[in-house]
Amino acid sequence: MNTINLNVKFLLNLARVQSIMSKRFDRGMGNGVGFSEFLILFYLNQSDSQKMRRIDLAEKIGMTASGVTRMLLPMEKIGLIKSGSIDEDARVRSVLLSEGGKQKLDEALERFEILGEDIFSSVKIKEIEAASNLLVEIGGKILMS
Amino acid sequence: MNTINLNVKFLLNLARVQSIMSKRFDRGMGNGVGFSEFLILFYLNQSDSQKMRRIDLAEKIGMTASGVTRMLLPMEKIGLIKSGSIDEDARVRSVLLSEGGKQKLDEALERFEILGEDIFSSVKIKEIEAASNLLVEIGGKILMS
DNA sequence: AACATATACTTGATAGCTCAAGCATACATC
DNA sequence: GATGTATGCTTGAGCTATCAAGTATATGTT
Repeated sequence: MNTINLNVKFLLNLARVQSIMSKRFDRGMGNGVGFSEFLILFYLNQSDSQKMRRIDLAEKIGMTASGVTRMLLPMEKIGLIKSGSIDEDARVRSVLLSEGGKQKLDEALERFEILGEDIFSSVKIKEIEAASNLLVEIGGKILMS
Repeated sequence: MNTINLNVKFLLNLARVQSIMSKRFDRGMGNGVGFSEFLILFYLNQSDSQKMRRIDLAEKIGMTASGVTRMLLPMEKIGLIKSGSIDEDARVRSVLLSEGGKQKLDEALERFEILGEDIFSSVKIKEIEAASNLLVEIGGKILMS
């Protein structure tokens, strides 16, 4: 990489690792959920009422509202989520994590954790923590702009 | 994120930041090259003869051979790269960085560096370096499997 | 109250990739 | 040297997400 700017180098590494990671995720998860579906289930579960507006979900997982609409259709069909409405605003169609979705998420999380241990087996916890914090810092910065 | 496994957390942050980054890249680069095109030009330039086999290029940028084939077609049309063959093996169609491509890369790199400075302005160099090294380490580990 | 503007979502068209299959060449083995 | 298998690349079909435009509701302005 000789004279390449450090920042650029970091961003290139980021892209590379992420590309490798998501492929490995899809392979490792087998016939279960895809990465985007996993993200939806995950963030839904994180929210206190397990219920979110489509647009907030989109922002969380880094996708357009349109993308979320298309993802949710089949997910609702197979009973992973349910759609509803909220009282305060008739424009929003809320997304609710259903029982099936919760189960699927638990399965996926379990396999995901094994995958993680596998990948990080020889990396020090402190290092991962530091890198993770850096990512959050960068992510926040970018989001604000 | 309460009780979520640290590794999982890292991988989620990775995905999020990468998604934000590539969008920001495409926005910031304006009507210039897209991210994948940039990667092609960049890695071509990095190779000593500025010439690579399509398949090595594919592996570098984390894409299938098929994807590379489709990307290169328009890039050759507008004079960013040239296709050739190598003496040792008649199956390969080599990719050569052309003058136009080199110019485009220089422009993109310049803008990319500014983007990088903007994003990392308040992050310590040591931290970036550490995170970057961690990414390389993970990337290598994954590639071997 | 009327109107302009913003927000939440959906939908048609399309971009950018993958996967599976195919073709051509290379390499290994018998 | 014929035959089987691996490699490099391309191509058709299909998937996933985007963008631009459209609909419905909300909010702010006069």
